[in-house]
Amino acid sequence: MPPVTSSASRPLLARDSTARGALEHKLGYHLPLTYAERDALRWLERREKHYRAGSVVVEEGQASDCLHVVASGWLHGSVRLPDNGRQILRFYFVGDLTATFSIAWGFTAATLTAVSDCTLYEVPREALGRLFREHPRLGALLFAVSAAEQVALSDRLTSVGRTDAITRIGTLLLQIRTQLAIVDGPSGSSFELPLTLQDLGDAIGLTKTHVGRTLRALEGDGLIEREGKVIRIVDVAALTTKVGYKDRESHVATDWLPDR
Amino acid sequence: MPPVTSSASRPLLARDSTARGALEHKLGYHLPLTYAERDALRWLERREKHYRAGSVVVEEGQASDCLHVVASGWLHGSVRLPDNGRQILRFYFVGDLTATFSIAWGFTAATLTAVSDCTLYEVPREALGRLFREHPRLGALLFAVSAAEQVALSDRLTSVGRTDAITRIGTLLLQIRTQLAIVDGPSGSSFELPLTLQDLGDAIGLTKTHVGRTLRALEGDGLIEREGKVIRIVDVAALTTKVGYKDRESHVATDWLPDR
DNA sequence: CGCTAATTTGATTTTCGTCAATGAACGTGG
DNA sequence: CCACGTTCATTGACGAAAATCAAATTAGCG
Repeated sequence: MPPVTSSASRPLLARDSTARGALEHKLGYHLPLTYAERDALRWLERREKHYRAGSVVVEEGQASDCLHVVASGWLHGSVRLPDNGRQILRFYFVGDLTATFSIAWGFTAATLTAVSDCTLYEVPREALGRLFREHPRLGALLFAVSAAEQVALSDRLTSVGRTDAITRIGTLLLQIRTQLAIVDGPSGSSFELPLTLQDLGDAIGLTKTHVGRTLRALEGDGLIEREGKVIRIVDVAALTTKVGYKDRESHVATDWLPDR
Repeated sequence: MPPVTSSASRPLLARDSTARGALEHKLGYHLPLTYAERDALRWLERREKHYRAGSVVVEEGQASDCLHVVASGWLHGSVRLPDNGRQILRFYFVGDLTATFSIAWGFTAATLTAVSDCTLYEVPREALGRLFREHPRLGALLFAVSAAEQVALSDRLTSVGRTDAITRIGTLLLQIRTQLAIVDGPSGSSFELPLTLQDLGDAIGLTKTHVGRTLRALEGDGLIEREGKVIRIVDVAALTTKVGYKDRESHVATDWLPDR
């Protein structure tokens, strides 16, 4: 029983390409992998699970003995505040390992929510431990990738802490576009954005009202167009310049990794 | 030869305890280490360097083939913005490894600045690679610690994105206090804070003017006292409650680590 | 077709930023 | 030891960005 209703209306996101070997693909992008390493990575992807758009995978504070590899679709991690506010911390795309918030302690530090319909592989934490032992080079690579993700988080912090609404929104849109393009191929400059104004605001530290206003301001300037949930960045270069968006190098350095 | 000028006026921070084995101590806190593991960690701490308060260790964008272990003192990592603004991303204390911003690429993604006089060990990146290979368990532990740090960064993002000035300042003060207490022992509730209003503002996304106002508001409420660079949190419990500060568990989970 | 959730809109308030001036603390060099 | 310059903290008046509040409209979904 497929989770996503079949046939007819093909969604904009190629989310049904349940890519076995998502981790392998992602890590292989940084480094040529040996057969043994590829096998080890595929070995992690055995417990497949499906989630519908909007559904919660794990809840903040919940005990959790496993993490997830994204096989298709995308998700976000968030935390709740005492005043019932919410901060969306980051988004996860195909090949990402949702280790950060569930590996440090016996419980999850953030809620993981499916943005689109998606497929995940459940990985027991012990399996990750074994990977570090059997394939130290992959362990080190995971460490490097994690460091890169931490830089991405820092970029978000910088955006939220030090820039105005237009810059924050513009930056976020460009980031999401970049990520989706990696998965779905360069889809022109329009993509489906199944996020509410509230979601966007929770990601960049604004109220939904103000996000709406800001989006319309961007529309007014002819920088973006919207139609339903589909968003089009009319002039990517112009928006990039306007908000000072810097795309980080996608490859991580691997020269320091140990021999396999 | 102590790096900090000798004699007389003993600084408030016990920064001259150049603790060889800082990494060993920090990781040993989470997990009983074998002799071999201890040796390997000490092996990393051979190139000792000293920096005066305020000096820059590495500059954002600079090519860098090494990272640092903090042996004594504290530092912060920051990035500059196009408009000449600055975001302080995180602080580093004794035992911390400044890997995040210099391991992912061939250059440093953030500027590392000494807040107090401090002693660092320079670690070549290759040495870290070797550590992952020779001691996979330590590699995995580093991964876990890095994940915990990422959660800390997320907490900061949440603070900046979703709370007001008083909460942000209060939270930051409590965090710094917690960290310093780990190093210097429970110093009552007062500590030296060698940060300018500008620094504080750059850390939590406020202007120095508003930081000043907010600090005085906290003083007015009798929650803190200030005298020069020394700050005292009069009623830790009250402040903790007021800003909803949640101290994260200091131990990371180690049950998933591979055998040594 | 009707219900709910999400978006749009406008009026108003608040928080925080900006600008500018003053003064204290500190270090340096004459 | 004092004059000087620099940096940082303080203060107040003002302005702007974003939050809040409250409808009204639209879109999505069963």
